[in-house]
Amino acid sequence: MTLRLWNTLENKLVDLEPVTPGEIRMYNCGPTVYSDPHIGNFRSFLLGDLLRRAIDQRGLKTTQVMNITDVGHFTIDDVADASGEDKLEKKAKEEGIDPFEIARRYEQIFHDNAALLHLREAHQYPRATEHIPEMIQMIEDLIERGHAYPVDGVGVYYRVHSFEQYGCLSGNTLENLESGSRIAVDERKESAHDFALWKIDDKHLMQWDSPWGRGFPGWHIECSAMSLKYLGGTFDIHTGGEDNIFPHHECEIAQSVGAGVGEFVRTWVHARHLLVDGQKMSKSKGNFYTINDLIERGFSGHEIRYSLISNHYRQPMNFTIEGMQGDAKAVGRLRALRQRLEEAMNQDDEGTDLSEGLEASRVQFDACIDDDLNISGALGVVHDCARAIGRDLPTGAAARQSIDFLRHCDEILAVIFVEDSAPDDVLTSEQQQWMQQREAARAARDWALADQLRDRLLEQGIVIEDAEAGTSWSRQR
RNA sequence: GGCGGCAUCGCCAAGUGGUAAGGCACGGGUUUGCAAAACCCGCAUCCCCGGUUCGAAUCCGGGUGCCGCCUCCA
Repeated sequence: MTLRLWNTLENKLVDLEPVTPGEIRMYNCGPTVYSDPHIGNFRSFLLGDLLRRAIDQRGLKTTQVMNITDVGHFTIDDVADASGEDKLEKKAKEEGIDPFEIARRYEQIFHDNAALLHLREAHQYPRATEHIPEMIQMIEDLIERGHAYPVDGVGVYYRVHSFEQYGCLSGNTLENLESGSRIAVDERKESAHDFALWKIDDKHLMQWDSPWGRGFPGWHIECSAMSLKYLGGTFDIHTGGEDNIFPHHECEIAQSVGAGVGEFVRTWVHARHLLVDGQKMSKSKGNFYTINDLIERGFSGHEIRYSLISNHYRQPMNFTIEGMQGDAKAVGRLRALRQRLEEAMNQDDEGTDLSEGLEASRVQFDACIDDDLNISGALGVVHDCARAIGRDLPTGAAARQSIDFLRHCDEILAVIFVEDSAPDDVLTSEQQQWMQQREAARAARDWALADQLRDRLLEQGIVIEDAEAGTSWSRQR
């Protein structure tokens, strides 16, 4: 009856036991807002959403925080060999506008996409650029405690050798790192593995004053500073993509614990990467689908959501359009059942009582969710149950009971009862004419003409369906 | 070299000692003017070898193969 999650820190399944009874505080590593978020980003954000929904459903108070990374970031080696360019700035130069403007624009796209995929809104979306003082404060604390040191004209580095637990999350202990090191050492750093907390660079477009000179914060410090501010020193869950385990989250631990916040995060949960057509997808390779790409292909928000959550978050997922089509069909059947039930609900009650079977399914469903968010298993329960319901469609009260069951499942899944705010899609006037002509032909029982018009529409990617309620169309995909 | 993960039907995938969920595709059927949609029926012994056990996809040992991370990356 308790939610169990795979904790990267302990490398095992752990029961979720709130730091503060009855309350869960969760931090989700959010978007870097310098380009369109892609489906891989959203797989990770959806992990946060599934957790949020599961915790909400279990009656715990949730506080969910997702950061907006609106500072671009050099790597320290990029700085060292001068080959790097901040991505946000590169984009700003390319598009000839202010980097803050770009960041706001992509932040809006992120929020729009999140709404499209029916993510519940987090309680806070703190922006890195609006928390520079908090970061500076934490860096000062780290220097004071001997965990960091400034280098004149360069910035501030974290002294990894001062932090014994370094490597506790990723297994990349200093010993392990040094044995396989391939990093060129910057002689201004005490150790090759020291990472930047503050960087000084007068060419950088986004800059702030600091005790060490005008510059910008290192990549990892924002999450330490903002999680402390909004969730407190010790909190329950921190999520992100698997690539964040090292260095990002490892460094966060070093920073937060080093700054004296205490235990920091109890449970670290990481989503595995998503492949597209069997290949690793990355921003630099450009082989990625954004949410908008899939919308343009005719898929709707709930279908994309279904597809992205239907694979376990700790399994690598191979995204393909064929798979997406299959998933769209599967979720479509659930929605069709919902519609049939909503109609049957108002019909006369036949006196059947499905409560026992539905309750058993509900218990199974909940057990799957509790078991490290086993959505695939949970979907199995739903489909199984849906087939049983659809076989002999109940009416009246029994239909309502069935709907209640589906609603319960959909509190987590959010694919059956959600309504997509799809952009208006209209047929051309010619296509509309064909539709009308076909209706007339059908009324006149001129099947040959009707079929001919249907084929013509299909050639243009319009699929026609005749139902009792009337004829509808959709785009082929 | 270091750290970690995975291998179940054509494809996706659940399953953690008791005799293989579910989805897609496919085949057959009900329905339909014909289609579509919906519904019904059918469809696998779990990478290899050895071991533990009354019993293993599930545990142990050894192979083989695949993948991720090791300072851009969800």
